[in-house]
Amino acid sequence: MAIERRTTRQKEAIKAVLAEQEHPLLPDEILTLALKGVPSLGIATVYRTLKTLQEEGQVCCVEIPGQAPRYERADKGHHHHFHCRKCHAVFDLEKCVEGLKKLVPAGFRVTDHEITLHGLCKSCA
Amino acid sequence: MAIERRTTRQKEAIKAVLAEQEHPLLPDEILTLALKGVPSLGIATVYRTLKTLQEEGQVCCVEIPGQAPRYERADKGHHHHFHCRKCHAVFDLEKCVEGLKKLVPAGFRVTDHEITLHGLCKSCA
DNA sequence: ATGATAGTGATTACCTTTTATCAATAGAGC
DNA sequence: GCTCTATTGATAAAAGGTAATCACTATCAT
Repeated sequence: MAIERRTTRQKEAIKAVLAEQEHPLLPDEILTLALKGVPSLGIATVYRTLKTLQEEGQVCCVEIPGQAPRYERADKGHHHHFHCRKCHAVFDLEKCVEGLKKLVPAGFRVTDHEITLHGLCKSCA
Repeated sequence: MAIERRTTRQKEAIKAVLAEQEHPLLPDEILTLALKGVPSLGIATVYRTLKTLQEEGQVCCVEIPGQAPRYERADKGHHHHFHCRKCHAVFDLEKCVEGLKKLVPAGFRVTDHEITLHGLCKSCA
């Protein structure tokens, strides 16, 4: 049988952090923010919960080249990210671009893509 | 004074490998290929040489999200990459797309960008 | 309220990639 | 050929991120 899932303060706190943040977070950032709700929270629980939430489809992983994986809510729809070269914050972008599939040679099949813009964010520019 | 640079069989072999390959390579792949020219070559020398070549501007680093850094010649001009989800090979793409700078909110400055397409390559499709 | 057990937290272990170490090797000017 | 020393190669070990361990805690059906 499938394992029983319990509602815990830890998991709720982590979900709350991801719900209120509009940009992807590092596990360590999630820990810091969620500690305000659950002061005893440990990093192991953050990793475990992120894994569970990913399997449940509630959270997805955002990989910026050269950076550790970040996590964000899965209900935001297709979008890409901006990475600030100075403060290393990552922001969500609104739209996507056209014509990506035309870039590949014949015979290749594109299933998905990632676009990462780098530069200076509003605060750092 | 600047340190004296010597021409070594190792460095030449690594440069030759990068010269003849049309797609970015992992350090370990470079080692395997360069061993044909210099059988005594060690992985430490590959990392050292890649670092030197990067500083000299001859080689650049290609980062695919979730993958270890790959390296390719720096003289290929602006392009992006296709990553096969099955065999994990990485291919160079010819062109870029328009309208990327329009994706960011006002106040943000874009300096560069990366586009990675994922899917199945010609052999795996 | 109680008991079975899923979940937690501190820590250790792990894994992969990359760098440091250091004695030995081998370019390059004389 | 002979030095001088940049470079090498085998190895150890760091670094960074993530997972395993295990005794303890807390959830939830009864």
